[in-house]
Amino acid sequence: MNYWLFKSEPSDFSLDDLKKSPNKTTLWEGIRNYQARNLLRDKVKVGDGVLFYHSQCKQVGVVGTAEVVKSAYPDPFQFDKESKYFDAKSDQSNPRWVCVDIKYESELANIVTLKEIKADKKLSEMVLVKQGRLSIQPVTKAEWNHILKLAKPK
DNA sequence: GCCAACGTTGGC
DNA sequence: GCCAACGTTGGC
Repeated sequence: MNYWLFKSEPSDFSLDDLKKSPNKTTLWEGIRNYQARNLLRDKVKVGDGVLFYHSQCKQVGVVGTAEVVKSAYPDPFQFDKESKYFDAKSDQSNPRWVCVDIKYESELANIVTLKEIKADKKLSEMVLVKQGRLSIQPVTKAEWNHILKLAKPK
């Protein structure tokens, strides 16, 4: 079992939106970055843990957790001309982009902000700190545990 | 295969 | 809205 951090802009799709989704589950679509795609396709498996991260908002940080409930399958939006995720270069028989399904698990008692993460020595090796822009990131078990500890009520 | 130009992400 | 960091594109 592996751990991940998934980024989302709350104005686009927040943890709350996930909670309100049918069966508290959604497809994680619209990944259009090869590094993130490769992780989704090859490494993200059913049962893996996901840190749900809010970017580009007032309170940037980890806000909750989710669980992977379906591993990689072709992202349907790449073939949808109406979608902003449409990709004319993707071939039906050999789709370029994949998505997974994730299910809401928990909301953290305290948001673990990017500021806190950057200030914490135990989290200094996180991809989030070293390579800010990647939207799907691996997280170690130690990092996962530490973040959940920071999120507990004080 | 190099690299300049351009586009996107995301914190602030 | 700015801008740094990084990714992608396309001419050569």
